[in-house]
Amino acid sequence: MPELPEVETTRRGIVPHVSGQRVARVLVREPRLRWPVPPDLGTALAGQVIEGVERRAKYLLLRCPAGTLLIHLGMSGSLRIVPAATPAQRHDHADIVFDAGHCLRLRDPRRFGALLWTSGDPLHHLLLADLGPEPLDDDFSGAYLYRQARGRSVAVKHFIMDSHIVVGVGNIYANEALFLAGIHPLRAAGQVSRARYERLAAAIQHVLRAALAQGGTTLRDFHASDGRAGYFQLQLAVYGRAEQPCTVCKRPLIGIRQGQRSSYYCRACQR
DNA sequence: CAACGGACCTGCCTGC
DNA sequence: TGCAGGCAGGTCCGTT
Repeated sequence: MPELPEVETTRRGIVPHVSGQRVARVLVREPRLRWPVPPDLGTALAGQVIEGVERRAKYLLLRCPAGTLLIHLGMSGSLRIVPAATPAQRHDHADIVFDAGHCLRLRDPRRFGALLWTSGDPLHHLLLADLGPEPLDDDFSGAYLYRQARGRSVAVKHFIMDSHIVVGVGNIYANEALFLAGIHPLRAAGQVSRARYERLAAAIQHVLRAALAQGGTTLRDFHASDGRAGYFQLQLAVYGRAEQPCTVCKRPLIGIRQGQRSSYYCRACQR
């Protein structure tokens, strides 16, 4: 599921319903997520007022006076706002219930997501401390990528999906950005020129901004936070289009397995 | 250190 | 219709 644009879309969707709200209680139906939901999460959160919702990489940070609720949606997670009395459906693992009578409900069929509590500065949390820059922030650039890639033999696609290098570039947008930049996904990261990294950084920003502008791309299970299906299919040039003609040169696109993930590219346009 | 494979899960689609 | 197999947008962790 969610790549960065979807997570940011979710953040924007829940903010008006969550910010300034006081937590009445927490209802955990299934604590076995990526990491166990802390047993004392309800104790920590009860009575807290959500002061704001931030995003770092694909983590959502719900700031409270006593600490921060960290939410990750994994591959299949989604959040929605519903009246607290709404019957839970399959895979609705947790509710953050507010005094006002509504709740923030987490659904996550594959349970790769996370619901964690941290006191202190959340940006120093183990999961967040070592993350690379946000791709849409000023400290991300082609020069930065070029510097980080010196001496690296890892494939460039793998490189840009490494959250220590840059966050928020998932499989779909990695494929799309490499196509836009004309770079072959299997090329060694250290064998890409500075000029091509400039193009790649711009391409990453372009695809993420375009997806964000459309409210997040959707393949299967992303829903807008108000519960309406958020089927804003982004125009994908290569992802999932093996055998279909390249949008530029019309030759058939190639689909391969790279690592454990699917890669798509045009052998003529990407070198 | 870097590179790689495995792990965590369920749902959906394909093909027999 | 049933069932096995493969695949799915993430990311951490252990082993070489």
